[in-house]
Amino acid sequence: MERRTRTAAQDTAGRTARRHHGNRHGRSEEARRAILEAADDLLVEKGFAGVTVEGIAARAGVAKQTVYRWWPTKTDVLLDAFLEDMAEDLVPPDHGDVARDLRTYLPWLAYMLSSTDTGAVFRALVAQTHHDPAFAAVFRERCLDEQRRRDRLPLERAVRRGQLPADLDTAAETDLLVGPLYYRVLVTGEPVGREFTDRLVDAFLRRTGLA
Amino acid sequence: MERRTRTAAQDTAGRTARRHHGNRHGRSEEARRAILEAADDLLVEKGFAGVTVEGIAARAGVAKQTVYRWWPTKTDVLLDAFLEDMAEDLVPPDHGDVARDLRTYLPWLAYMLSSTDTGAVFRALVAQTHHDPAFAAVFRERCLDEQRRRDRLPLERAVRRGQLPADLDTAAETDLLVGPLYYRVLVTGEPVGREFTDRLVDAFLRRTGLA
Amino acid sequence: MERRTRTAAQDTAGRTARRHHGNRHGRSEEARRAILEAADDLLVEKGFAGVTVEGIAARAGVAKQTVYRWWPTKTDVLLDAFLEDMAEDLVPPDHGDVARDLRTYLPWLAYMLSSTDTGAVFRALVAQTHHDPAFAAVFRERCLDEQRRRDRLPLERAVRRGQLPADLDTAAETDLLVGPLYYRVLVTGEPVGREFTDRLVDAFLRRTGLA
Amino acid sequence: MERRTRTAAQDTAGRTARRHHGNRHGRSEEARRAILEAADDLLVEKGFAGVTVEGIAARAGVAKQTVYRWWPTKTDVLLDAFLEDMAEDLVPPDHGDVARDLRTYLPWLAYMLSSTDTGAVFRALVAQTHHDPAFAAVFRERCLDEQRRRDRLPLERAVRRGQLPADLDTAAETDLLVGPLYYRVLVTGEPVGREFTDRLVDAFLRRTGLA
DNA sequence: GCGTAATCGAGACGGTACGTCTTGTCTTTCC
DNA sequence: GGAAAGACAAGACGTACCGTCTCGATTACGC
Repeated sequence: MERRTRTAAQDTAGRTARRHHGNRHGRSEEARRAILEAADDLLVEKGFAGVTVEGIAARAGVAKQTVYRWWPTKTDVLLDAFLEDMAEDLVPPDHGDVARDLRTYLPWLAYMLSSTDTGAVFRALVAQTHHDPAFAAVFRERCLDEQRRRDRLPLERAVRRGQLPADLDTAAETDLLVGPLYYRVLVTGEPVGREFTDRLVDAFLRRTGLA
Repeated sequence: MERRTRTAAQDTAGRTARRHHGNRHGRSEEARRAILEAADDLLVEKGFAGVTVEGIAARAGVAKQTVYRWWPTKTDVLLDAFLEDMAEDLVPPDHGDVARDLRTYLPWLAYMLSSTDTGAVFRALVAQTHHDPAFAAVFRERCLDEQRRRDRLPLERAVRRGQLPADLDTAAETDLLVGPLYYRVLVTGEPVGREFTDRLVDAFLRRTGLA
Repeated sequence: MERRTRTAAQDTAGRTARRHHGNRHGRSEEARRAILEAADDLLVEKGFAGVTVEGIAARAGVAKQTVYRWWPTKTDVLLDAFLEDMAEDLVPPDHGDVARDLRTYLPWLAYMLSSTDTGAVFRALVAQTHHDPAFAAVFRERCLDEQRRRDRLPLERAVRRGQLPADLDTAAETDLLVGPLYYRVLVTGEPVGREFTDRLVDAFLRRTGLA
Repeated sequence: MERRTRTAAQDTAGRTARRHHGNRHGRSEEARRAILEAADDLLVEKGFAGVTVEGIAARAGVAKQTVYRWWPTKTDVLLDAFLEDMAEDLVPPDHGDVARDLRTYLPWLAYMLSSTDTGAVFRALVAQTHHDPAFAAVFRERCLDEQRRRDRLPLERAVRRGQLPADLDTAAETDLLVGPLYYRVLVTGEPVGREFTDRLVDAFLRRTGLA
């Protein structure tokens, strides 16, 4: 979880490493970070069921009330924890060629989703959307829509470049490209190898006349 | 939940409506059915979080221990409830033509998964696999594998018929066909309309040379 | 049970009748009293078997956990409930004459033990010592020893007054005096009348040369 | 528990060591003995709370129903178990002299009640009378009255012999003699030594003019 | 010697209470 | 006014026994 300690508030002079016990000028950044780290540490260690507000507070060395003050549920904590990592980690590359972009990005996406801590949090959050419709809306707005926008980038850039026809339904085509990948990762649990992502890309290239 | 009351023990003469209290040679079918019905009634009414063993037992008019005697967790109850409905409901048709089969089955599958009580239970179970690895294995073995086998049927029958090449990787091709559909239903929550399933079928037919 | 409501926190100004929901520095006096009252109300109404932690909590309008937080078992609740009443109720009188003290105290003791709510709790607790050795130790230390000390008071005061020889084994003699009384109340259940307590006192006076 | 195996039905010929499975006319002596033994074995091993009908049946290798068929509660099982031992074990001796009888019997009674398995069962049963008034009546009728009758024997025999006045209230005097002993064993738990029983006897002899 | 009737084992059943756990709220005290 | 501490009401968890019941096997007696 060091990825977040990098962004820790260096406190304008390093002097404030000492314990914070509340003040009248805003919330404790220290507490915020500790909570987010505790949350996904717990997720990785003990699974979703092992994440409890009680446990997060205990591990973060924080009062339960401090968690409840800023997040309505443990799932929202996990969402915040995830959002800090996602944006930087799941960006498709831009080589100026849609085929190359896809052949690079799809395996990377599969790896991220299935084999990293970030992916574990993502899978847990997607799962939670099925158990809690209210969270589903929040999750889609704050996380999933952005991810889908990123997933569409290779195609949209290719359209702008003229590599693909201007009237291509990039949203639908993207779903055809990444859908089977998400399906394997999130539903069947089957491993997604190079040959599978290549098959996805090949099918796409063939039906758009690029191969 | 009437779909199960249909299969209620007809009692060889109607005389055996009398209460069963357990005996040496097997469990109470009455209790079993009441529990399964109570479980998915609760799921539909109050969502996954609203399903509790306590609630199931209370609604089924059954002792908690009777639930625990036969199912380790509430999720396993839901799985059994689901399995009773799934097999009969999610069978692809066989018109002797792969294109027609797919154009019939895919919209039906999308409808079942997204808009029926059976689908609600399925989505909850898939979600639960991400929160409980032990259940994931059970779910895949007892439910998902069978569903995937059914999903592959149209393609496999076409291969047998000679409509498709014998060396077609039906498993992978099926994932390309149904993956985007499951993705929309289970991840993005976006509606799956006719135009989307048609796009899936068209892409498949074109890449296999059938159109 | 009003004997305890009398001692209710007078709230330094009457303003604190408002509901207490716990805080950092100490437990809820309101909850404590409600639990003790509920416990011996239940004992009197339904007998020892009818006293359950569940029932105590329900009647006291308190969460089960609040009972378990402060008392390990229901028996310890009853013990605390009893201790609040015992001290004031079971004190032998001091008329400056051992004969008169005993003729007053023994019937009173017999009445208290056999015919009052306080006595019912006492009998239940003594009984419980035989079913639970750990409780037996606690009971003796926190309750019985004190009671025996009180029972010895008339004799000890007489010794101090010079009415009885200084080398009298007051502990053993007290057991001879009250033992038959407790025996009838706690073992045989036979009523203890005036003629029986008088016989006890007469026997004592004769063997100590006071009559 | 061998004391009971001695009285085991010798099977009219020794041939019936084979398993009994019930018959029309009468119960299984084998089951009856196994249940009684299991009950007081459990009491001695795990205390009263550790005695459950379930546990008795399991240890006796018997169906729960077989216990319930013949005894309404576990306490009644223990009572029966106790009655088989009591009569023979707690009989006061008859030396033709009340002083000698008492000096022999009282220490023996104290020992039996406080230090043997039989005594443990007795104490548990007395305790149970305070938790269950219905059982109290049964216990008094079937056990306690008989024990008190035995306790009175030395005095009654002395009256018959002319050693004690004919108008002596043997019942009350017996309570004065044994009451303190039961009190120590059943209430205070204090050990009852020779000096204490001697004090009891001395007091009795003095007040009846025998010493 | 055959049916009948009571007993036996086994164990599932509807329940109650257990003691533990987590949730989300509230209160107090310190900074 | 934020934070730590932690008591509180609520209620589900999974377990242990309760006492009832049904079942099929076993066995002694009486026709």
